[in-house]
Order: sequence, then C-alpha cells, then structure tokens
Amino acid sequence: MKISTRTEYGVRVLVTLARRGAEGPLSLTGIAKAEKLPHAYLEQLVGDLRRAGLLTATRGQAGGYQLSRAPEEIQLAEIVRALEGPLLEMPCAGPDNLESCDRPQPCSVHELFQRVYEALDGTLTATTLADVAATAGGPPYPPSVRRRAAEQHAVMVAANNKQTNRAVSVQEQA
Amino acid sequence: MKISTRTEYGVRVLVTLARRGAEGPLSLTGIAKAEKLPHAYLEQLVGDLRRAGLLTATRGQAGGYQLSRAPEEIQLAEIVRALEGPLLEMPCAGPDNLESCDRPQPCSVHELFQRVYEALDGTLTATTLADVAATAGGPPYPPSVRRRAAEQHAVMVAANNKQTNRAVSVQEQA
DNA sequence: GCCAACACCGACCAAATCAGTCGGGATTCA
DNA sequence: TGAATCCCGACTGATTTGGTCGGTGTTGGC
Repeated sequence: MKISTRTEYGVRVLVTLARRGAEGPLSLTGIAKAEKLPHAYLEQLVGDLRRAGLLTATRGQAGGYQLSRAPEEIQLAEIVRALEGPLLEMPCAGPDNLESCDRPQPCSVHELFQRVYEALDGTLTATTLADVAATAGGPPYPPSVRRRAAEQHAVMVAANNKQTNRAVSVQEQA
Repeated sequence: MKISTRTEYGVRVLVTLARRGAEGPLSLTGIAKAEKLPHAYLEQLVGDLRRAGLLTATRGQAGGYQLSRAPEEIQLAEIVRALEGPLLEMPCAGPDNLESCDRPQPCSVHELFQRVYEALDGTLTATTLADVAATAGGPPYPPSVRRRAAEQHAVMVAANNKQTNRAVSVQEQA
C-alpha cells in the first residue's frame, strides 16, 4: 500500500497553516516556496481541501488560505478522504457499488478488509492536525527527541524491508 | 488507499488451500475455476507466494500447491508483503532510501506515517490465515451472522462515502 | 515412450493512475 | 490599470495495474 504525494503535500500545507495560527491568510506561493513543493500541483490539492471544507480562501492581493477550523478539530481521516477518496478501497465490492461482489456473504475477504479499515480509520480519526503540527519539524528540538524519532523510523524501514529481502535471498539460492 | 487485486486473489487462493487441509496438492486450474479467477494471472501471484515460502508446489500430473505451514502460522502481514511489497510506502524517505528526505528530523509526516504503519502492521500481524479461512464463505452460515456481516459492511461503505458526498454537496451549493 | 496435466517463466499489452505542467480566467487591493 | 492571488480544465509523460500469450520443464499414467 502506498501513500501518494497528494496526501503528503496536503498534510504539509495544512501543517504550515496550523503552525501559523490565525494571523491572516497565507498565499499558496509562500507555502510552496517554504515547503519546496510545486505550486501548480498544490493548486489542485488545495482545491480539494477547500471543497471539503477544511480551509477557506481569500482572493486578490494579499489573499491566501486559512484553516476553516481549529487544528484540534481537524481529523487526519478527513484530510486523507478529501485528498485520496475512500480510506480503503476493496477490490471486491467497492464502496460505490455494494452489490458488485457476487460471492457468498459473509465473504472472508470482506471481513479481513473490514478489520484493516477499522485499524486505519481508528488511528486517522484519533489523530488531529494539531497532533501532527505539534510533532513537527521546527528547529528547536532536543537531540534526544531527534535520535528517538530516527530510531523509530529505522525500525519501520527495517520491518518493511525484511520480507522483501527474504524473498530475494530465497530466489538467489535457486 | 487501495488494496490491489493481487492481494485479494492471493488471499483467496491461500484460503481455499487452508480449507482443503493437508489432502495433497491442489492444482491452480482447479483453484482458478472454483474461485472464478484468471488462471494465467494467478500464476504470477502464486509464484510470489511460493518464493516467499508460503506455499510449496509439486509438479507433473496430479501436481499442485499446498500450504508450507499450518494456516495458524501464517500471518496476513506476510501474505501482503509477499504480494505487494512493503506494507506502507511513504513518499518522503521511502523504505529503500532512508536519506532521501532532506527535511528536518523528526519530520511531522514521518511520525504520522509511523502511526499508520503500526496500526496496519498490528492488525495484519495479529490476523492469521486460519482466522480469515474460518470466517469464510462456505454455505453453512446462520442468517444472524450473515445479517451482522452485511451491516458491518454497510457501515464501512457509508463511512467511506461520507466525506466524498459532503464534498460533492458543498460543490453543488456553489 | 509418449502424452496429458501440471508448474514455471519472460515478454508483451491496454487501460488506468500519478505527478505534475500549462494556459487562461475571475477577484481583489493599491 | 496592474499586480497578486485564487480558480479551473485540459494536457502529458511515466509508472502501475491487471491481465494475456507462448513456450519450457517435470511428472505420472497408459
């Protein structure tokens, strides 16, 4: 499973807005420059976020974007849904056509995906934009925190690689 | 986020093998017919599952595939990794190139994805093939179970559609 | 010894999705 | 008027997805 750049960029935009607080709108050009993201591409994402009611735009000179709610009130699940559509799309019986699965109900795969969906939805609903913004990478972080985060990340990467490497080595043995 | 047909098909194949028990190998042609899946495509997936050590093949006439371990010993996380690679791929600092993220560590998006990864890995590691096979859609299920599963599924679908629909209605108001 | 049934493998292919770019509007303020 | 901004649809090249096709290797049965 993959998380697209849409989500990454979208979250970054919202995080920068959340950190700025309510000091008036922030232009997309400014955000794009600060975060080193492609401006034209961001326009699309930000349009989706606006249509989902997560941020409001003010036009004209000195215009820009603001969060339409407090960061504590914005669940990550909303952001991901706005940017990527359904949290989890199942191949058999997609969300839009429930009847498309002609297999016997309850279907084993349905139940499995239900569990995965709940795990995903649970964490993304429990996490708010404020949580993410609070974690975030402004300069003033004690080295201990940085080290711990790096370690966590390494563990995650290792876990991801484990199965892949095993498959490769099995292949090489033959 | 989307679950590919690879995973769906792969799980179905393994579930049918798990239900069959240790009664000798089952031919892919048989599985494909029973599950109504494209045989030629399955060959690819099954090759990955074999290389990952999840099932063993016997060639020649009356050959086929068997689970190489008991269904209780096979975690869903292994299956998904064998079929789709890393459980969760992050855009910034992908699993194969840790240093690709030049943003300040700890980066807010890293931490967020870490949480999502843990949720995903947790449920997929906790679930075994035996669990999924036990749930599964043989005919003899009491109506109460079928009803409850259908309701769960409907809730999931509704939750998925909610945000999308809201966005649409907001758009229509303008 | 041959044939049928199976696993195995690489190449190929059409359609969809991703990650953007481009060009042109519409609004607002100075 | 003009600059800065949001807004929108069309386009594009690369990659991924979901397969198909043709051929090879292996095994048991007649």
